[in-house]
Amino acid sequence: MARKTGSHSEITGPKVRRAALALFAQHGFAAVSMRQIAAEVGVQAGALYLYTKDKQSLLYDLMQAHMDDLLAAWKAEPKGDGALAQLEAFARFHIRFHLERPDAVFIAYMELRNLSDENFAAIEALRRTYEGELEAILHAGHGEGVITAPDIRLTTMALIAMLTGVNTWYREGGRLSREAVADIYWDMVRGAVGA
Amino acid sequence: MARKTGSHSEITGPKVRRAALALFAQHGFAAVSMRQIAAEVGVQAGALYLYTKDKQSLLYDLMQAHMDDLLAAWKAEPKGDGALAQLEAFARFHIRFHLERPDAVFIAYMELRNLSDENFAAIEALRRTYEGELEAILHAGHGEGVITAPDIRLTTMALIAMLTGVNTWYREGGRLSREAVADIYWDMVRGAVGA
DNA sequence: TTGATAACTGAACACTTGTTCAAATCCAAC
DNA sequence: GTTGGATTTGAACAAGTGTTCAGTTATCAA
Repeated sequence: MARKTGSHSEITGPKVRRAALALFAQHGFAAVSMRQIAAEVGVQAGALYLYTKDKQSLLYDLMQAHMDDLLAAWKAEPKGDGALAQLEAFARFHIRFHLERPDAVFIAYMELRNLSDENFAAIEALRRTYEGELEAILHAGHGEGVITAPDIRLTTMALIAMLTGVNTWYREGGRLSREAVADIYWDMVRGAVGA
Repeated sequence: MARKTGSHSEITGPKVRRAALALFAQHGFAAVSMRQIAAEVGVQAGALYLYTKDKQSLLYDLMQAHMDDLLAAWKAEPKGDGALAQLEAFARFHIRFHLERPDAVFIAYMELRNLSDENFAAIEALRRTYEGELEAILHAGHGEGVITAPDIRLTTMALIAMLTGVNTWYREGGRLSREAVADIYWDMVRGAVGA
């Protein structure tokens, strides 16, 4: 036999994805060339095509991996009993998870329009699944009578926008720790749903 | 004398800005070429340079005009007495204004990274001015004792993210009218600030 | 050391990019 | 009609685009 399959590709492959993630987040998908990514990796542009079918797939794979991570992490999150405890778990989880990977979050929200139609539909489905998790909690809270929000779908969208918004202003080493931010936001979430 | 200055440019100029706004919003600044804009206007690419110094200025002018509009419209908005009334006025104004011009809003939030450093600083200053308006209301509400939010700066960011988020899901002719949406969001805003 | 194959280069392809500018066209005023 | 400036064309420029691929190099099993 020849050398073990992918003895180098196991290094270069992740490097390509990391470089693409950082560059797409900084300059935008359309503004980044394959040659820029290759330069960041330390390789010629042609070599990238050993690791991705084309530029579009590179973007899609990053977004899909991010959404898969998100859904898996939420599934593994301890949630507590009762809708209110679960809402708190969701709020804290959302902030923590998103603050930990700002580049991926940025791309997932900003580059949707650069996806092909099929790829867009796939990512959109994952996003809806995630929104559905929050919606289900709010629905349960309504049933338990601990939430008075009049429109669950709107509340879902409002809360996600509010929580994701943390990423636009939070800077590491700033005035507040992530926990302090999560505390304050949880307070606002609770107030917003009338609990 | 020759013909009146700008007898045609007064038509083509706005056409260029309208076409650029729509195309930038749909595909993103970096993904739209000057030739695409020109085609939309019904003119050759070279003619665009009678109406803009370069592509960057075209983007900047659109964003600046949008922010100027926003600040002027809020200044002209009837606000009522007391912090709570003003907060309600702000929430309703923000939703209404943003829903009326989704393309400009989209560009103003998504294309910041495509601005040159100076242009970015200028737009960022306008944005901060607008945020300052809400922050001042919350500060006043704190003084009046009608608001219990523990951190005014965070509350400002949270509310703006939540309100602007309406643009991501609202579709004309959907389940709810703009007024109904504004009613529900005002409820959530009030709850979030603890009023 | 050899031989096989994974990994990569570097050049080429056809096409698009933002921008400039001499020349053509347009049209209100005389 | 003619005039003269406003307006637009159309071609050109140099540089950059995503992608392909024959050929070169690196790496490891035998």
